[in-house]
Amino acid sequence: MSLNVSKDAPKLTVRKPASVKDSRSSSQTARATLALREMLVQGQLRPGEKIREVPLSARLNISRIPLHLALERLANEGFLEVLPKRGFRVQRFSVEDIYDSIDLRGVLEGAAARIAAERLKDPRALAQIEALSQEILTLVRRSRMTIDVFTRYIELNARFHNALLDLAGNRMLRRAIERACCLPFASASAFLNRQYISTDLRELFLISADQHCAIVDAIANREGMRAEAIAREHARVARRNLEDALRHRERIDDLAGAKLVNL
Amino acid sequence: MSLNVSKDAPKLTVRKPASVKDSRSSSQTARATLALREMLVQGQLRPGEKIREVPLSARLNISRIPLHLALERLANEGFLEVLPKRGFRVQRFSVEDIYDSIDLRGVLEGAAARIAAERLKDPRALAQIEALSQEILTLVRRSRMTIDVFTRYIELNARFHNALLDLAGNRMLRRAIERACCLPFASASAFLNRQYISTDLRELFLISADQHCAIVDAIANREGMRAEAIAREHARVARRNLEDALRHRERIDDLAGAKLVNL
DNA sequence: GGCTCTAAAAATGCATGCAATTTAGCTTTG
DNA sequence: CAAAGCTAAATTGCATGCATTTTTAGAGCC
Repeated sequence: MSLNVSKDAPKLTVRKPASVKDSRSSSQTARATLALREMLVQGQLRPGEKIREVPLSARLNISRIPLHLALERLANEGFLEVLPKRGFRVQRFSVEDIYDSIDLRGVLEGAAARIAAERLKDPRALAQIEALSQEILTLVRRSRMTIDVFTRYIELNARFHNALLDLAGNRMLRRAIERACCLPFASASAFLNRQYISTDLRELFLISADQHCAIVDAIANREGMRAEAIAREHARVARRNLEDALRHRERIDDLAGAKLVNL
Repeated sequence: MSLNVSKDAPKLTVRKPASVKDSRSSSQTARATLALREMLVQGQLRPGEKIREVPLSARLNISRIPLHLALERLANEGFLEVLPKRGFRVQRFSVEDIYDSIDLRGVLEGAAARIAAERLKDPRALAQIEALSQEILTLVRRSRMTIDVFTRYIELNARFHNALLDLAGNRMLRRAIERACCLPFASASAFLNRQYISTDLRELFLISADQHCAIVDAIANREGMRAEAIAREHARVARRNLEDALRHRERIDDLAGAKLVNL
């Protein structure tokens, strides 16, 4: 990541600052949002820290308007706290908050699974999610656990959860899950550390894949309560990952969002 | 709060437009947000309509920056859709979306009740919510249902739900519920029409109040599953209200958020 | 008539600079 | 020495205006 070295640039009405044209496409706001999210996750903006817009806009080489819009978005995602007439502050999170996030995701995905089961009309609608769960199962059954397998798992897992939401066909629920998963430690693949791929991890993936299949089976049989219960339990895999991560404090900084948490 | 009467004020360029000084307090952005929310609920901005910032800012007598910030907020609340480089559009909702919102609130409040039951340490923590549920019960048992009783019920009901969230002690869940209830038809008192206070309504309030008591009882006995089940059912009271409202199409426009929905 | 292309019009993105508010550093006062 | 003022610096709020992008309208073409 290259810091954009400011070439001072004393412009009167010159429109495009030099540093802008090199970052291709999108908008200043979008770029600022990405950059800030990165800074937050990497701990360059620390919990409880007050955001000062002028220095920050200078650092990011953008003006205060798109910066402010980006901050507003990050506040909505939960990264920042809004102080009514005083700007923004980096949100503080506790380990409890992480457990609560995992719980919340479990509740919501449980609801998605139940609703999917209740609303299933045509079993053919299950084709996609069935294919996904089978693909995941095949993947994790391979004896060797490599970084590619790991990456592929994350990808397929995300698609599985998305397919589940499609089946539930509930916009409001989708919105709620998206919001809940904004924070990096709330997402399904949080606390999976690609730096430490172990046989334990393979075990966890197998269990997870089996739960996927069970959820699909429950939906296929219209067993709403069962689908809900399994999906809730499935979210708790993240809890195990977290506990595992907390036992290895020396590795913890590699994990998603660890810098956001006061340990 | 006194208007800023300039005691020396060496203003070169006249800053404040005449129309601004009369709306007292807060910020332009906050005022714009309130005004727009009102316009949306009243149907002055219709579902699917594209927001044009320049005319709208002229209409609200504010500049485009605070207007844009307000629009961003309303998009986050779910009222507007963001079109990446094309501004905002008023969100369309279907009756299905309303049912789904009610369901979602049920799921989340169910989770809150369960967690409250699971986490209860000291029964004395129940004092507040017990007092509230009793007060509600006393209120709705009165034979006459007046507009004041109605208003008071709404108020106490909101406090009951807030107390429940306090008991759950889960920031993430609170956040999720607040988000889910941003939309007017998702809140607990949606589809209660103060213009048509009937004996049916009193019945509904009695049932509702009984459910409150049952939730508190379940929490007191650490019956997490029971608390969850009742709280979910409790949310479905709103569903009945909605069905009732849909049977009286002529009254529907008086209801919260009806103008947001394509019927 | 429908389609593509082009130019004008409209709309959003955002850089800049000023005003009002908040904060911080002193000074004064009890 | 702490609390209360007071002033200056820092900081956010936002009004303005220009550049870029998107939309629209019309002309030409198939």
